[in-house]
Amino acid sequence: MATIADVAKRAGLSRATVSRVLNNHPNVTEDKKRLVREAMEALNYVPNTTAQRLRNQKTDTIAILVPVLTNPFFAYLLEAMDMVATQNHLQLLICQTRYSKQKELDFLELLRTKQVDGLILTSYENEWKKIEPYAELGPMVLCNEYERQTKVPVVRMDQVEASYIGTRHLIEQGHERIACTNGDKSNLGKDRQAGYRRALEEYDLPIHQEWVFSNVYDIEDGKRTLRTIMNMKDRPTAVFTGSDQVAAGMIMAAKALGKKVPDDIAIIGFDDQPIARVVEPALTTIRQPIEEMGKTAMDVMIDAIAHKNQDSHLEILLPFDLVIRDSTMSKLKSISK
Amino acid sequence: MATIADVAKRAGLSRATVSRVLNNHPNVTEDKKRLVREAMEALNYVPNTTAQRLRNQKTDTIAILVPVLTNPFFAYLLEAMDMVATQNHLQLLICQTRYSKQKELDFLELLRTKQVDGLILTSYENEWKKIEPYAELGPMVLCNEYERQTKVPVVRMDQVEASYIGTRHLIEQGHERIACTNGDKSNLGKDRQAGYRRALEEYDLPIHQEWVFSNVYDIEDGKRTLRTIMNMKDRPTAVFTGSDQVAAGMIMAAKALGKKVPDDIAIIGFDDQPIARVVEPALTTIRQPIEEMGKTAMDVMIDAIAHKNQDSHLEILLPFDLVIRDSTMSKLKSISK
DNA sequence: CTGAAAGCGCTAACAT
DNA sequence: ATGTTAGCGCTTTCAG
Repeated sequence: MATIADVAKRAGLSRATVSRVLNNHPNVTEDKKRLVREAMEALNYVPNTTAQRLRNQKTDTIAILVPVLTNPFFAYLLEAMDMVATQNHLQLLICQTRYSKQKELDFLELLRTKQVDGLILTSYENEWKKIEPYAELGPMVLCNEYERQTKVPVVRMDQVEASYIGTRHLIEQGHERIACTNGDKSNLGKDRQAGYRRALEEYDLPIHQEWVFSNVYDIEDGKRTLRTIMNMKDRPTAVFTGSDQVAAGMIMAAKALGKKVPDDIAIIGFDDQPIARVVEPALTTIRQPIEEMGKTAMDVMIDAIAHKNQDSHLEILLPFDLVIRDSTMSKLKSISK
Repeated sequence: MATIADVAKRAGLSRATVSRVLNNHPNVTEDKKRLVREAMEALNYVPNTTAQRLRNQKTDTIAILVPVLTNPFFAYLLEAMDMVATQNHLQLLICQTRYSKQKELDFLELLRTKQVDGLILTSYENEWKKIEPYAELGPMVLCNEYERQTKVPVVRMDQVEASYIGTRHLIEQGHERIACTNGDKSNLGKDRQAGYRRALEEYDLPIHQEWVFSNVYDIEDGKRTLRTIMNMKDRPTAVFTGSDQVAAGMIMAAKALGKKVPDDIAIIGFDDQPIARVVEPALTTIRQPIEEMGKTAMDVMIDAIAHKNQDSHLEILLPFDLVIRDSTMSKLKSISK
């Protein structure tokens, strides 16, 4: 491969001058510029990115940590971030932690080894106090998942409020016995439960501890949990799930048991993923502002890289929507409206 | 940040020695090793990856070009590649072309600018003759999408055979009037049509040109196409689609029209994506060996990087499965079996 | 406006 | 076994 020295020699100029035209420095005569351009053309020259990075002490690359790519929520979030990144000539290094604490820590090291200029966390496995120190090594932004007591900027949706609204919707449909499924014990999970509880308390409805299911993540978990619910003697008539996947699994399992949704059991999802429109009945769900969240997080990151001095705790809360479809509204009721 | 020089100074040794322990060279006494380790610890030292890359002339990074992350097919393919890459201490640079010729060419430049050690294409937009020259700049592997006349190694599924088997399955269910939907005009698309035609020809069934639909990609396209089909006076009784998304859209549209699948119209998908099990009736489909394809492609790449001299055209054909579910088998028929 | 030279952080001959 | 030194390819003072 041709290097800058080759170009310089062929153009009969110094490497410095070649570098100047490469970086559009003002002080180069048109004549020399042309000479350099011709030489570059002739040699098929392209600057070596690694060398530029070493010299410039920056990589124009942002690491994004996600648990898995195959979860559509994260795929769409990445897509949004990618739009903004591309526009700003930034590369994304997409890092899958696969829910592993160790892999997460390994990826955080990217900041220390100077492989990336910044890092966005969309979810995390380790305790926050293990993660926070890495923020000293370079700009870090939290997107989606969050932490309250921190100086790291946060872009997220109000999960408590969203879950409150979702649960209230079930109550407004006349349900008084409402179950709840949850993924992990992250702040997101806790918030969703908090919103669920707030709604029940507000309407003086009982919270049955055995109606709160944890570690419920995917379609299979949803199927299993629905069967458990259906086997209870004292059983709920509605479920607030923390995930469209889980809700979809529940609908499938309910059908297999010959139960009607929403008449035998109403189900509400979370995220508004494509699957929500595909299942039958279509899912009522909380639409997360994924695109806006991803774009905003990247904007904040770009800002952080520019004025590296940002210090005070920035928190951006994005609005959500309750999308009402058929899994909570019986056909009869909708018609009677 | 501490550099290797800082460590050397603190340990009272030379940078060379520090570098040696860093790279586990044999010729270092335990004593000095310990000294170096202590110094590294004390200074919180981590080698600068960019500097190593410049010096070693390799990046341990592979670029993977995909159209979009939000298509589950590519998300799962990436997941599989990531497994193998991680095990081999390779990073993946995931590049979304968004179906843009220009972005694709920009990403191919990664090979020239030495930002990656190799590049895997899972799909491509430009004419092959525009892409092939980049293979001179570094190892390149084709995975999924392919090209016949090339020295670039290929890992793929036999699309002609898969489509033939899928279409034959419809014929075996008694269908004689079979439509076909297709995405683009890539080799994949052409192959799928070829398989469809082969099956019809073999059974002496007519191919109606108006039953072959092109540019049909997603759920919405599927819905639209199904409505078109249902409006035909002379209409097919089965559809071979090139995509589970399209097939799912068709099922949804059929239901909305009050039509029964498979009795009014049988539908077969392609890929066996999660959506295939979620729609009702569940989709009969062609299961692509995504995981194996991704892993194998990465293996081939790792091989290509190791023995850089590989020359002859390698083509690996992976087996597929016909997964029979309910969208092609009427309940009556299955029972009568 | 242009060039010489130092150096980003690391590794690998080569020498001792 | 360890150190010295010369780069990898690029950018940027500093001189001229």
